[in-house]
Amino acid sequence: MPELPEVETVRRELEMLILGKEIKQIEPLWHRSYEELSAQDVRGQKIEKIGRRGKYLFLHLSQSNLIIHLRMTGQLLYFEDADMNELSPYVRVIISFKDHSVLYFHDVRKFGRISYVDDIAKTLGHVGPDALDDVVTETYFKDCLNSSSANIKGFLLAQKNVSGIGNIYADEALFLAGVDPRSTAKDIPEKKKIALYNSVLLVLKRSVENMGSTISDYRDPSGNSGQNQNYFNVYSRGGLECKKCSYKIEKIKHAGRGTHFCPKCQVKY
DNA sequence: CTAATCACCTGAAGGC
DNA sequence: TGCCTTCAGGTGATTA
Repeated sequence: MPELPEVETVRRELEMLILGKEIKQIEPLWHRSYEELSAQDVRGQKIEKIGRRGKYLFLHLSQSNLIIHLRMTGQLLYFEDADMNELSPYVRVIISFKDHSVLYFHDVRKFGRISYVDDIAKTLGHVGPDALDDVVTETYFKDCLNSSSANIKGFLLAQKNVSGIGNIYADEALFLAGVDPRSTAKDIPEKKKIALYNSVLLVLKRSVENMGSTISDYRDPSGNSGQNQNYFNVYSRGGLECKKCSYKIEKIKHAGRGTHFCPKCQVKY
């Protein structure tokens, strides 16, 4: 479900809701949703900082860390007062705090995961820099494209060069840049590589401003939906008219995912 | 190295 | 109403 803008929205919300709180306990209700890789006792540790890289969320604790990935349907839902009677059957992990407030890890499809670790870098070594991080410059982005013979959609979905882009924003960025998703990364003309770099940043930043996109499951920790779905140009618009040229938006299966694009506005290289 | 397929899970939606 | 298939904001392992 969530890509960079949704995870960033969750991060900001959590900063307001749980920063500084002391953890009372963590209860996994589904064994695969919680992975304990640190020997430190989590009880009594405080949430000192909340970070993010790509679609990974970090709760930096006094001595260790929680790495959270929401995958497709994961939600972190905050409640001021824990009330077990209203516990949804999809709550997989309960993080409760000393002040009786609680954070539920709610995840219908059970793909998401919370990992309790000592060292974040050790677990996330394979994940590239965040798309909105300063290290992802135009030059960095172009260099990555130039050394890749993969198709551009697959390139954007892979998290190793730049992280945080998922299926929605890959399609939206390619549309804005006028690049066909089936193009070979290194073969995209120089000017179009720059256009794509700018488009990626634009769609991500705009969505952060709109508190993310809600298709069906996404909610922030207070239960609010995002608003960015109202600004899609191609995603989920297969068969409808292109907003730029009125040609019919195509939906195909590519790079293993539903892929939306305008055959007229987007050029294949 | 790239690409395709499956695996992990559940629920919603569409076809018949 | 019910059954069956397909699809869904993701990623990792495995196999060509």
